[in-house]
Amino acid sequence: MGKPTVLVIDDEKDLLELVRYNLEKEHFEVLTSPDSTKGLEIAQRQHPDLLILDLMMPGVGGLDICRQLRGDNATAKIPILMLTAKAAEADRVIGLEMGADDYLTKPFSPRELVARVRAILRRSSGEQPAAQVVRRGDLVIDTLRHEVKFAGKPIALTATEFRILEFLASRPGRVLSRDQIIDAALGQTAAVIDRTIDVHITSLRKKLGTGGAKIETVRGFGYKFRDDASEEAVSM
Amino acid sequence: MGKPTVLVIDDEKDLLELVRYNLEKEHFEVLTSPDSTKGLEIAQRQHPDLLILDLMMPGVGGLDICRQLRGDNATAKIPILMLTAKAAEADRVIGLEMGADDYLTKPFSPRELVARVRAILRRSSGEQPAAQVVRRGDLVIDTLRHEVKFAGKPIALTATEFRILEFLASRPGRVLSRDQIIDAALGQTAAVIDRTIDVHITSLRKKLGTGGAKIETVRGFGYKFRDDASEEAVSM
DNA sequence: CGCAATCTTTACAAAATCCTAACGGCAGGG
DNA sequence: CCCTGCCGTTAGGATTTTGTAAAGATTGCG
Repeated sequence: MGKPTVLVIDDEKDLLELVRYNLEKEHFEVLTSPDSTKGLEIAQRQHPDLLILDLMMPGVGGLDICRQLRGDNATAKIPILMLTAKAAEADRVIGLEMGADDYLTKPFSPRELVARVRAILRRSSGEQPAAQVVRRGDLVIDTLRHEVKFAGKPIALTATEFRILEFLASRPGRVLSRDQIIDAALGQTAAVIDRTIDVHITSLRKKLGTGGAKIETVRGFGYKFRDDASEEAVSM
Repeated sequence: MGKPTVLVIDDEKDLLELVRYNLEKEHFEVLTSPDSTKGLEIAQRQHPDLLILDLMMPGVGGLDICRQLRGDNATAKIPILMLTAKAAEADRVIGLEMGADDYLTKPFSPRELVARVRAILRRSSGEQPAAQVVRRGDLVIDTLRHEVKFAGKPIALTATEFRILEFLASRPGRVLSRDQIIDAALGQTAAVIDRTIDVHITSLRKKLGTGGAKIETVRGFGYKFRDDASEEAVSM
């Protein structure tokens, strides 16, 4: 991942240069356009990581661009920092409701500009916190979100069911005794009959439907998650 | 809070008086110095709310003062309005780059001067127009302004409610335990029963009305902010 | 000092989940 | 093929967890 690209659209060339100077100094890749129509095209073609937009421009204004980009799935997620000369509350609100992610009223100090740009990029990029995901074929277990999907369909599991499935699925092919499962999924202090696990396994299989077959019984030992030859573990 | 103090440093005494006259008329407390070295000392000693600086002065120039003040933590945050006779772009850029918050080219109208001074003070005095905004569908959370809107309608939240909502909403889809919420919203030193969070969640849901449904409870784990978008189908 | 707002705790009811027990089926060894 | 022990499943009561109201504690402010 290289430098984040920022596209600035403003009809004031002075301001364009000011912004460019300050952002480049902070190692951002900067594109500029004094023309809103052309700027919009650039945004659609280049997919910058962030767009800095003047609210008030002759012809196509910032709000129009905002709307355009938000309407297109391909560009809907590009964060927008709106610049505005008017401090009037109405304008801010409109800008926000139109989909801007932040705003800055002119005049602003370069320090503030850079700080905002950083903040927005941090939010929009690092926001997906490297999900803890275990994938076994059609089965996806997301620990952080606490979601399980089988064949794309979300499966509602209870806390205990979830923990047991997670424990089994992250050790495919390995036989795990009921006691091991109890320790891992319920905590070592838990005092429960080992047959309790059977009950949870049953309801897991039922909820997983076809996918339930992935949980195999190893008579006399415990259970194991089927290791279909080569399913690669994707976990981070 | 009394009148804001403005320190003006410029070697042209006429200009000094002009500025003083106009600012005092608008109820600012005005200090002046025709000597940049002495001016710097005054700035360091008195901590004015705003500094108006001439870029070009014999001896120690505006940029030098700028640098000095910015280098010292005690004075680094004093906003600076730079005056310059040169309209040349380079100077403006440099002036801003050195940390000035705004600039004005001579000659300027008194009205403009006062307007700029007001603007800068408004910004730096905590009533910042700029904001950190988290948007999740109809819900808009403005961190700096401490405002929440749902479907355009402002929602009055208490401090704790606000922090909890902000914490959840900025990590959509992710399950957060009550302990995590306590750490983030109340501080790691806070010693409260985790059920306290439930109470705040309840009142948050109530205040958010329809939007309250965005806060989901994940039984056995905690809460999460619903992440409508982004679910990738995984199958192959 | 008293008020008002907020935060925390407590208490209780409702809901969801968990556990045990029990019954019946089935695998595998002889 | 029969027997025995293990497993799957179901069901109901026990337990845990959550929602919510209300009271006590704390804080901020005039």
